Order: sequence, then structure tokens, then C-alpha cells
Amino acid sequence: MDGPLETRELAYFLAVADDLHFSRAAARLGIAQPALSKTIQKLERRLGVVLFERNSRTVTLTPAGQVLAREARHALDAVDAAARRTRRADTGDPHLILAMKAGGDAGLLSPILAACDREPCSLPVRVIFHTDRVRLLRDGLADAALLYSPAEDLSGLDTEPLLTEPLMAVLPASHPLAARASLRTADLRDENVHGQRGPTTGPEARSLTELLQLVALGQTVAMVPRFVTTPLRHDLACVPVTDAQPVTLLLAWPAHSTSPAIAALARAASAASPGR
Amino acid sequence: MDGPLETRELAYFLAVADDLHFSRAAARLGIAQPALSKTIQKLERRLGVVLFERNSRTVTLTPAGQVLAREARHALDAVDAAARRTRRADTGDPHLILAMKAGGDAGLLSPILAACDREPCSLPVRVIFHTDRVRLLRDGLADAALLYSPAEDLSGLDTEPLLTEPLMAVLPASHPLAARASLRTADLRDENVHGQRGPTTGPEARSLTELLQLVALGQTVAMVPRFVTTPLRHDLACVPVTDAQPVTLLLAWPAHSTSPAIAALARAASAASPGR
DNA sequence: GCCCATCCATGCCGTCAGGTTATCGATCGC
DNA sequence: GCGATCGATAACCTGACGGCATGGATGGGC
Repeated sequence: MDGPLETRELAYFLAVADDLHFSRAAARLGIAQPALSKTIQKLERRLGVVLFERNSRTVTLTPAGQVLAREARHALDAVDAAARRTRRADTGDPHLILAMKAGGDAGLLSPILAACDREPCSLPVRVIFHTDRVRLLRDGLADAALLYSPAEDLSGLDTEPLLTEPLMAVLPASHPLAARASLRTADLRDENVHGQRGPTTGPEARSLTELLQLVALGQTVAMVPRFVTTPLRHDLACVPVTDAQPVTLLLAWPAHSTSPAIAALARAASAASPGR
Repeated sequence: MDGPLETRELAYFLAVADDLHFSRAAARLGIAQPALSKTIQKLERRLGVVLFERNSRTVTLTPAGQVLAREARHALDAVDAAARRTRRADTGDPHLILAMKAGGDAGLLSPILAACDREPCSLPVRVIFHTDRVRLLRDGLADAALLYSPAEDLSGLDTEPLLTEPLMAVLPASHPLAARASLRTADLRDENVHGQRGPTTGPEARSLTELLQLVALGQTVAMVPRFVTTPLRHDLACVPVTDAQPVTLLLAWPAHSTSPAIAALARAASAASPGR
């Protein structure tokens, strides 16, 4: 009834919570089903809480189980990140890893890195290009990232805003709306709009260049922050969308970080951003 | 060399990291010293990283160890919070716990709670008064809190700003500076200033009333946000400090929360704040 | 309506991780 | 140099965790 939860218990719980099936979950974990059942029971006894409703034919999460599913994922992320960051701290080659989307720095990266170099306590910065930068941060695979708000979930991160710019619609140059000085989201209602957020119908774009290629082919219309639209292919046009929330480019890092090197990078970013 | 870290290992590691003494740490943990030594060695082997420098007379943290000390604390906090929130979610009496400093709500609490009541998915809100509200949040003992920025560390929290007001110096009515229309921080250089932040010399104040009592006695001068200065004792005066950063009162909650009840409270706070 | 398939819980047993005590080796203060 | 202190090592013991076999409940097929 007491004592802290073990990560093994949480991982087992999440396995069951994920496919709501003890036998399959056990197989995925590489253990036998009874062992899993017993561990879950023990976890429930220890918490004093029923986590699953077992109807002998179907398994469902109780409300408390839903809470634990969310919290456990967060806790395990934190544990894994602890291990990764510790390993990284031990390499003889100390450096920071900055994650960004290729072309998504609005030209600010160079001045930031230059300013960082002049900061005391700074470390060499290695840049990696990746789409899911938030995950890299949470998993401890990157130390900082260039993110977009409000497109991305910033919870658990500390941030330094760099630049705020309106959303632009990117259209084929020949598109009837391309000549307009500005648009409203309603104008694009009938288009197949590809944004930064959420899934849309139609073809998927893996990178900005791919996305713009699709726009040029007339298969979609893109809504992107202004700072990724320069320079623009000559067969495309971009028009501000006045009633869309503007996008902020920001530097983000794990919230509880106390590393002086991260602090130096944040100071550099603040100094190099056009805001000041 | 693989597999996730266990919370037991992290807790043991932190015990050693805390007093840098294996025998004492083992005693505190209620185990024998060899068991602790072996567990730490195993942890080091598993991470592939030396965490302590043992000089057979003194134990110190390596740089990697310092990183792990920080990260492990965070991870264990997350695990403990997971257990607490799960237990709380199971009680038959669902409610939110809001932590605040007594008198620190600028009169906004009532309208917020009233607005919350009208929100769908809202839960009854129970208010507790406590100084270290950030800790309550991180430990899962509170679901939301009224905090002050920049006085408090908001990392890992989501926030909704409610009100921004200048810092005021609170002085005895008879103080030479009390008649001034405004002050600058330099004017208070020679005073024994008690703020919200950091330790100062002189007597400690546990509550706002205590603090104001000390001011009335001429033992200190207080710097506090304006919204806690009304009404003010008649023997005190308050004067805005023009070059101090203004203070924002905000509602905060754990960043990764997805609870609809918290969302309802946040919406209510946003609706009831004078900002809109 | 019976029977079988499915799926989680239980009982029993073996193994190893994690604990204990005893002891060693190294270092510092006197 | 000697004793005291402290972490590492050695040898051993116990119980938690996992495996296998089986039970019990439920739903679907014929």
C-alpha cells in the first residue's frame, strides 16, 4: 500500500492500457500473461485503485486508469530522458543538439549561433533536422529546438520567442485568389488546405519543398508562417491570411533544465532575435 | 547495459548524491551500505557512465552525476505525481484543488469560481492556502494554483495570465519616501527590502500580514504587487516602483494535464480576467 | 441449448536480483 | 606507524518475479 511505483510496473500498465488485452500485451512485453496479470493486480493494490474493468470478455480503463495512463507516459518519458541526458553529459565531446525543420529558422540561426559563441559557458551547437522536434526534446535526444507556436504543444518546455509573423496562404501563381492583397480563412473553405497542424485529406507532404511542390501542381493550398516563404518558387504566390492567428518562431528547451550552456544559448537567441 | 532505469535505483542514487556519503545514505534508506554500493555500481554499469568520484575518503559527483541528480529528481517527481493523481482521480468525490496564497487573488477568485461553475465539464473547486504552491502542483497535491510571474519558476507549467500590475513599495506612512509619487529601485538601495523573491537579511515574514506588520514597525520595506496592497493598513503607504518589472498574477496547472475540468477552470479564468 | 474458444485469474514452483553480515584495502589524522 | 573511517568485495540467504498448468466465466457457433 506504500512505496514508490516502479518503472517496470508503469511500463507494464501502459502496455495493457494501450491494447486493452492482457495476453497480447504480455506477448509484446515478452513475458507470460499470468505474470502481467499479477503485476497489474499488485499495482492496483499498491495504489488502492482499480485501474481496469475486466468483464472477462473485454478490458476497459477506469477513470483513474485513464489518469494513470497519461501520467505514466509522462513519468516514463522523464525517466528515459534522465538516462539519455546523463549518457550524453558523459561524452568527452560536450555540445548541444539543436533540432529544427530544414529551412525553418527564418535566417535567424546563424546570428544566434554566432551570438552564442560569444557567450560565456556556451558549448558548440550541433544542428539536426527533424520534423518531430518536440519528441526529440522530451526524449532527451535534443537539448533545444526551434518550434512554432501555436502549432506545437509547448507544455513542459521553456521558450524564448524569436519572431512573430502572420500566416500566409501559398497558392499557385495562376490561382484566382493569388492576386488578392489578403485573404480570410473563409476564402479557402473550398480548398484542400495543408497546414502545419492536423491531418488533412489528400497527399501528405514530408517537407516544405515537397509541400510547395504539391501546391505548384495545384493539388493543395498551403498555410505557413511568412518566414518560410522567402524565397518563393516563381510559380507560386503567397497572400497573408488576416484572420488566422500569427505564428511565433521560438527557441524551446526542457523546462527544468539548469544547464549553463542552454542558458547561454537562450541569452544568445534573445539577443539575436529582431524583437529587441 | 540496457533496459529502463528503475525508480529504486534513482532514489538510491539521489540519496548518495545528497549527502555524498554511502554509509550515511544507506542508513537513511534503511539498508546496509554494501547493498547501496552495489546498486550504484550497477546503475553506473547500466548507464555506461561514472556518476561518483570515490577517493576512498571523499565522494563527489562527476559532471554526468550532476546531470542525473537534476534529471532524477524531476523523473521521481513525475512518478510520485502520477501515483497521487491516480489515487485522487479514484475518490468518489471528484473535485479540483486550487492552491493560493491567502489574500493573493486580487479579488479575482470569486468571479473565476462563478464562471467555472457555468462551464461544461467543470468540477467543484476546493481552495487551499499555502506558500509553496509550485511544489504542490509538481507533487500532484494541487491541480491548479495562483502564481506570480516573474517571482516564481513556471517551468513545466501551463499558465493563463489574469492580471499584470506594477510593483509597489510599501513603507511606513512616516517614511521620508512615502510622500513621493513614484520611486525607483535605486531609491530603496539603503533600505532592508523584503520582496517575494530570494532571502534578504533581517527578520523573516511568513505571511503578507506579518510582512506588513514588520513594515509598520519600521524593520523593513516591502516590494509587492499592487493587487495585494488594497486595502492597506492606515499606518502604511505604498508607492509604485517605476523601474521594477511588473508582476503578473496567473493561473497555472501542470503542463501535460489533459483533464477537461482543468480546461474548464482555465477557460473560466480567462473569461473572468480583466484582460478581456 | 450445448459446446468450444477465448481470455483473465489462480496455484505452484524455480531462479535470480537485491538484501545481509563479515572482511578487506585504502586513506587520513594524530 | 597506528587506529579510525569508509567504500569495495565475498559469501550467503530470501522473496519477488516470471513460467507453466489450470480454473472459471463469458460469448459465439451450430
